[in-house]
Amino acid sequence: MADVAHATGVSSMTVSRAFKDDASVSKQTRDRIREAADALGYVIDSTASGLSSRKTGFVAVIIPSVSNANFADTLRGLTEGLRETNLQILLGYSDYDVKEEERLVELFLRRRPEAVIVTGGTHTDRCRRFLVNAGVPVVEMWDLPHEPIDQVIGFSNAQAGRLMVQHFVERGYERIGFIGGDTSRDARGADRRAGFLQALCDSGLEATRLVAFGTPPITMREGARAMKQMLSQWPNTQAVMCVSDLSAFGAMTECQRSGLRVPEDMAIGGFGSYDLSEHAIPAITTIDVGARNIGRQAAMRIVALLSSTSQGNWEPMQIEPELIVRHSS
Amino acid sequence: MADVAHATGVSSMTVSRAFKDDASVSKQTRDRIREAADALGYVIDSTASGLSSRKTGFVAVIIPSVSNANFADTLRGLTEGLRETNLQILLGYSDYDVKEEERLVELFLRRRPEAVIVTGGTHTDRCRRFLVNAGVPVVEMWDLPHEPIDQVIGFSNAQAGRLMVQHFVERGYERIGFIGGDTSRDARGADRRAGFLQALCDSGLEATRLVAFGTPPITMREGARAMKQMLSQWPNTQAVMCVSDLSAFGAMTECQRSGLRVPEDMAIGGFGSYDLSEHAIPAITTIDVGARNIGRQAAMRIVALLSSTSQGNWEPMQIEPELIVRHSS
DNA sequence: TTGAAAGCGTTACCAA
DNA sequence: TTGGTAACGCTTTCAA
Repeated sequence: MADVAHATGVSSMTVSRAFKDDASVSKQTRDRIREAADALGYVIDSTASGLSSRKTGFVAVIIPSVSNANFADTLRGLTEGLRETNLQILLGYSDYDVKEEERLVELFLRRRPEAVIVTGGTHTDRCRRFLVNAGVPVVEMWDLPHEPIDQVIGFSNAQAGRLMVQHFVERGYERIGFIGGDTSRDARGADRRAGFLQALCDSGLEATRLVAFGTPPITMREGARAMKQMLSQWPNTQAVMCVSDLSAFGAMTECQRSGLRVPEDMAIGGFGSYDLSEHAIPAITTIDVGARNIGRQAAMRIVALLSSTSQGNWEPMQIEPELIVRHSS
Repeated sequence: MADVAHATGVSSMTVSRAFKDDASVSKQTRDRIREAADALGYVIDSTASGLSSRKTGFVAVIIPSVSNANFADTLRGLTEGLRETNLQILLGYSDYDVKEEERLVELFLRRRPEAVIVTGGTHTDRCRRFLVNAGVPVVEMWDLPHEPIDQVIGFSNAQAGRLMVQHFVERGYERIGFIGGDTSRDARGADRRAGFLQALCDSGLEATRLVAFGTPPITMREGARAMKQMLSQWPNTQAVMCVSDLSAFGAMTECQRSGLRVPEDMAIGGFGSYDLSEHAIPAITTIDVGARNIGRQAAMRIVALLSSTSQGNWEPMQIEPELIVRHSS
């Protein structure tokens, strides 16, 4: 920076200002400075400016997985929402593991982010302590935690399970099953299952047809194998909700390989509103939670919190899951 | 840090060392320091340490999209490869836009990353200048650029196109088409198409059945619409290569809706070895480039370059695309 | 609109 | 194994 200042015949202070959009520098000097910088190949050092100004421009974001279209959409919404600000995303994925989440939170906090966004409301104790003491806004998304740390942009996963049961019941199905992964790791999947079970009970239906197969997030293959198990254990099942559209697609292909017609012999519902479920034949009934919108809302709230002087108490934003009925059910 | 030093009765220098793994501090003092830090809620500030040590621990990574399973896999490979190092990924996605890539590179360079990884060999002039002058290792992956900036971990997209043609020809197909997006933005897709065309010419076959539909990356829907167009324009087409598995799946569903049997009436090939193409019915013939491995290799090379004293000239690493034959062709 | 001086929180370097 | 001192490259603050 001193070099650029020298080359332009101004002080380094002026150079610094020339790189801040709002600062008061005459347009003429600013242009001269920028030119000189380009010629010298000078790029401003955010490490130093961050240290000095105590604003790193980072927003730490932790999602369970990037290989999941839903979280990828949320990330897209976040990126869009932060686009016009000078905030940059520091992304990590936890592989659906709270211990890994803790590791990432600790790592990211060292970078002094101006906000932290995590997925879900389930954390290790140590992680929660980190987040509480972070001293910056924290957003928990994709869930409605009982004891929120700070901000919440989410929906009820149990409600998603209930919605699908309600739909099946309206269609007249009575022997209804659920396919998901081993329940320990994926708290949101477990919530969907819990809502599913409760809704069955509320409807006075038998709630025993549960297949848990594979480590969350379960794949198409695991969905297929789970359906195989469902069919052998409870052959007269009429409808199955799957914890995600991917497993629903796998389950459907298994039915088709077994010569079952969907939905005549077996109705199928998924979750997540993937492109796939729209284009599969038959198209798969699913639940849309507006993943991209969740990201956008989280970004908007962060921006609002960081700019407003009044750090007023914001209410949790509750998003309504929406059932999308398609031919598979 | 001064607080922690005070609380422990040592100098801040010792506290600093207690947080570096290799440093020489007696185990006893280190434990005391860590304890005190935990109690005080102290988290080390990488911004300051980065400034002082000139090591930020960042690796800037730019991929076209996170919503693409292939790049998500590469990212996974990168993460795995950097896991045991103290390097952190600074991720950006360019939306298949070189101008956006330029913006990201400039932004990221301010963070003083220790290495930069970009996707493909096509950049704006200004972006290329940034990368050349970055003063850190640069990896171009997913392609074999004619004039590499520095390191290369990639494969020939043209070769991927040729492989599929070769396979179709062996199967006895003669009227072969290609479905992709508008060619301007996706250089790698365009390369695959170029290889496809060249292979057709080499085999003495007509190379006119080309449908370009939608902005890359094209979706299932666009694949379906492109197939519709293909069928109306060249109804006697026997086989179609699609620029990706997603579009291949869309194209296949279009055939099925039109009452065509796959592969008897229309053979289909994709690219990318998505889970989907394995589980679709029929399963889709595709090309695997080992996306995750590309990431892992890129990570390994970065680590090697950053640790070795001999910054010797490394050869481009050329990966061989592999044809995976399935029932759709 | 510009400049000078004093940090920001850490580590490199040298000394004990 | 530990401590003191001087940066690291910027921005804040105050003054002109």
